[in-house]
Amino acid sequence: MIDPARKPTMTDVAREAGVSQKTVSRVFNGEPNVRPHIHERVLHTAEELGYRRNSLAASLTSPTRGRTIGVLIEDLADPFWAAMISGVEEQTQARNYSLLIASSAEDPGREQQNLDMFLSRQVDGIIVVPSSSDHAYLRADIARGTAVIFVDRPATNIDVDTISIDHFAGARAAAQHLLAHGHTKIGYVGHTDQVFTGTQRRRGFESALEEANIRLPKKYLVTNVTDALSSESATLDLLKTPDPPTALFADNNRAAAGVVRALNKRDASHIAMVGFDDFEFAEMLGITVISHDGRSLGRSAAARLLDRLDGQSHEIAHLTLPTTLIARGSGERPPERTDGLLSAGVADPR
Amino acid sequence: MIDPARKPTMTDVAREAGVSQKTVSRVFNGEPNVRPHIHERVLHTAEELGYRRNSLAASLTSPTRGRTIGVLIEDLADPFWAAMISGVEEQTQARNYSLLIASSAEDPGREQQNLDMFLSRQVDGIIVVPSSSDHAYLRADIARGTAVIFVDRPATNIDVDTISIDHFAGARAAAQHLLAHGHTKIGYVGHTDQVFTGTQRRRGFESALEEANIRLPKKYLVTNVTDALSSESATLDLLKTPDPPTALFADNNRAAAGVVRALNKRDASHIAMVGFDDFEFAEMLGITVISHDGRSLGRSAAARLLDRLDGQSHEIAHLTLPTTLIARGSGERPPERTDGLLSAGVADPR
DNA sequence: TTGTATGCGTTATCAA
DNA sequence: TTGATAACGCATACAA
Repeated sequence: MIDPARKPTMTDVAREAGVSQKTVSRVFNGEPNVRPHIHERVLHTAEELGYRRNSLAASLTSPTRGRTIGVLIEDLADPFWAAMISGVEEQTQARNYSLLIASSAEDPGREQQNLDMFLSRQVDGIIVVPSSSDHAYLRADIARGTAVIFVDRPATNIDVDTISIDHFAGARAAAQHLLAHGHTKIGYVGHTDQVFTGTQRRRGFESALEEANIRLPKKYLVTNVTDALSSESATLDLLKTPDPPTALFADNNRAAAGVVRALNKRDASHIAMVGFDDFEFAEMLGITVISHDGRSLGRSAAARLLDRLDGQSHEIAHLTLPTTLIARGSGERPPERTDGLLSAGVADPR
Repeated sequence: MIDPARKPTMTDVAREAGVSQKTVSRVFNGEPNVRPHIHERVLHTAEELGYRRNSLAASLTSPTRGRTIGVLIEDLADPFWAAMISGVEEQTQARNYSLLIASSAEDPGREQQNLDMFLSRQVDGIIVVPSSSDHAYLRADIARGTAVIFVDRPATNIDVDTISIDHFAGARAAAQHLLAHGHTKIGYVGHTDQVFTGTQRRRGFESALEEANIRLPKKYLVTNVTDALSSESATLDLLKTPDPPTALFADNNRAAAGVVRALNKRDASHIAMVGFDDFEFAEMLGITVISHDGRSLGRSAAARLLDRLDGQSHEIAHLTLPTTLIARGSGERPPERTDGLLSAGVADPR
């Protein structure tokens, strides 16, 4: 009899079934050369004993990979990253990989710590949304076969696959959309320059304006917005100034939420706006947005990583996913003259 | 010289450093009895070789646990579950556990398949939002020390820890709130009865009405709503009937989104509503909701699980987390007479 | 303070 | 078709 608190092993099953341990191994690996009645007997005693294969021990013997992917993002609660993980999982589940996840909270220390953890757990590949600024410590691991793909931000000091949505083109499209609707006074509410994606978006925005030969007053560029609250107050401040913009571009969804609230509070629904990032209620609120799909980002990242693990690719790739502008009304309002002849406070009744 | 594509092992480090493998092991485990200069030499050559500890191999030698928790939910992209995972991760990261995640897509087959995967990877504990209806297959593993906690729905055929928000009390509070504001004709829009949480919520709702001696016409109970779209059309249908409700309770956030859209379309903003589940724009839209925090649910679930693993608890517990009603306007509108003397279509101007 | 021998649960090799 | 034996990378027990 076996200790009931101990997990049964192949050896236990072998003993009970009266075969060698290797035969049990063959059965559980679907290897040939086991006679049907032995095969069945093994499965039966395994079932009886409540045997489970220890895949950690299995992956210790080298050629078999552990089939595990590690995913590191900044914030698991963020719906966009949650969607990305969901896309990753769709792929890994389909291709029989397990998923290890961790969050960095944008702390470089925690980032490295978690990646170290992944590596010590022998992951086959890593998907990372980086926050640190030096990834040289991954070089040796990559050389030894660990696949790595960076999402949304470039890697520094190493040359690896990268995938990102097209922040530049998306923001550019937003600005062009507002320009096409006659706006020339367009305010920008968003990220600080510290954030890579924020910079990309701001540059895209600016490139469209430059192309149209429009130079904006400095005050139209509000770039220290970190949450909906600061966005709201910054927007309110901007609207109070003498020559306010007739349109606003919010470079992320927290900023957009603040802008929408500010416009609401001031009954300033004549002011056009476009947001970056779609969100659940944007449709109902009639907010025009630059939409991009976290799920397909995750799907693509995982697909690329797993293809590399399958040896299907060897060159480094830098992939970009397109964005879509979804017009819902808020971005299509024409500029209203603000020269004082018209009452500036009149809200669009619908 | 070592094969550059092979991961260096403790033995490699030992050879290079001119010590025994055991000494290297001591260094990496912080064990005493290593002379400082040896300690340093080992660390140095390890660094030089790019050595990483293989924690899978380490956890093979029994007494040390693998320090891994598996989390299975239905949909990783759902913001509520994402928040829960985030709460779990907060705990596991703090207590030095890794996180394996998978989704079941509410498919019982995938549920068991993923839990089997967790167990074969020797997880110490499992947090599961179940969708299947028989969990007897976990019994042996629980008996052998794997900790398990079920979230939001009870386990069947096994006796394990359970944690859930108080669906019954939350829905009851919503109904009581509407009753307190004078409503007697309250419609219910939500889940099918197949879903445990849906049933709990409906019962809570009904208990409040029964207590107030109110019997609702059957048509007020709309329970086959699975997404925002079906909720919207069901709500529109309900409002078209001769004697429509003056208030609505949406038992989940997809249902709430549909209800809000329907009220918007019909300019029926005089109709009161309360939703279950808070969401990002509920505040801006002035929607009164029963709020509950996914993050703290995850935190509590993980804390309970890890405490059990630490041997701090042995009895089975069934925990319940409270909900909060957040009044934002939509739930505080008084009932409007619908006897035909007043124009039913008049919308509240604000 | 350090090292040797052995075992963890599995797979690989090679012989029977 | 089967089975003995030796790895895998590390930790435990015990000896030196």
